[in-house]
Amino acid sequence: MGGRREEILEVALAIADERGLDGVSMRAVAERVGVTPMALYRHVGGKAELLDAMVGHLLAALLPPDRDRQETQRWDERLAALARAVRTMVRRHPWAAPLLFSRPAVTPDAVRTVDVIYDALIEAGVPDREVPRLERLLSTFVIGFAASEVSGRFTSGDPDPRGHRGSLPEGDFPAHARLKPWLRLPDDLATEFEADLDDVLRLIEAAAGRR
Amino acid sequence: MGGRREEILEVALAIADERGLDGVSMRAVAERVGVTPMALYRHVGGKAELLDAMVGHLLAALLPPDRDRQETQRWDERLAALARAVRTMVRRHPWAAPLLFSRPAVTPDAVRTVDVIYDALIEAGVPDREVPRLERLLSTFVIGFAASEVSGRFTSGDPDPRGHRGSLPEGDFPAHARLKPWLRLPDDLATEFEADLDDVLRLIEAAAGRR
DNA sequence: ACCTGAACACCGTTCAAGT
DNA sequence: ACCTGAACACCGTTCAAGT
Repeated sequence: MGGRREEILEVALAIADERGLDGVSMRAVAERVGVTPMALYRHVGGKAELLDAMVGHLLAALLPPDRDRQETQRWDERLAALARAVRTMVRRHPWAAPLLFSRPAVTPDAVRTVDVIYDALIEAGVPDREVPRLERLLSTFVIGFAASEVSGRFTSGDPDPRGHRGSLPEGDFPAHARLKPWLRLPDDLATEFEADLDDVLRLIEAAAGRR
Repeated sequence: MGGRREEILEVALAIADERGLDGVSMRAVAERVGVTPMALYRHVGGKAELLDAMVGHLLAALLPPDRDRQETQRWDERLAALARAVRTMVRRHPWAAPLLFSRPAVTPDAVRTVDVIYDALIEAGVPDREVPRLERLLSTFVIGFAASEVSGRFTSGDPDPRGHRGSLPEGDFPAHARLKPWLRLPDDLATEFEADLDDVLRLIEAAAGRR
């Protein structure tokens, strides 16, 4: 077992972690495997399929292997644990962030993850009709937060960048002026993530209450 | 006025709309402008700066030009209108979705948009301390929803794709089996977006109530 | 000031050929 | 079955040179 395909996948993951997504070229992977670029096409269809397989590999490691542990936690604890696992995964492998937005969850591992979320939402009392929508709302937020964090979207919303012609005219942004004491982004976003998660889980509770 | 830089920007936007983000190469833009690729570097620093300018152009068109209109709407109406404008923009220019996650809002237009959101959140009664966090929560959701929609992440979460070796074993996904009647994604996601928006605005109201 | 030509160091992928 | 070599049609960017 093992085989060339697994070797190619592991090499691609290693390069992505070291040099980012742009570092993952068919030529770079081939060189590390010790083979000509063309030899890869026997085992992986093409670059798009390779990237899909890389994301699939991360998603497969998202759920704990033991199914029993799930029963011992409340629905909101299970969802929070999964959300934290996604954030940790993206922080560890920032190259995965853009890819998570581009492909639907169709691999068995991805569907299993969605099934776990569905199960928690049902246990929360969300009406069946609303479960898929709230799963998409939750996962959109979690992936979006993690992607924003690692890509730098959250850094420096303060209208005083090092940029261009001095700082921006502060008078034009009254709300920014008023909020000045609160505009500095915390170094670690874990606390903000927890607060957001709490709010979103309350949102789910409220939706369950309307059933 | 006008000038080469504006011309380059307009050509780049046109190519992105026609052929997607991958179609926007310095060489393709230069050819359409009628000039050598190197000539672009006098006016736009490089490709990264060109992409930033393209996103900036879209953001500049996001807010209505008349400032008065804002005062006539309630805070939640203003946030909903802005959220719908972002979704419309991304649906019209899908190439912008990945870029919205990668750069912080530092241009004057982007900061003005954030200021409008801050103002609405303050009017909603959100404590000053919490305003920046809820702005990030709201914008993360809105951009994430739009990005998911145009990139195909929302399509076919049903574990029965046309894929690979038949369909996935349904017995392994009990929640999917139970929710089968509700798993088909609606053709138009506008209704889902409105429901999500409603939930997120209630979340904001709840945060305001805790002040 | 603005543009060109040639070059460097890359891409993904096809195709025919080798063993 | 698995791999190679050469080629095609591309990239972004630097640098020296032209007007």
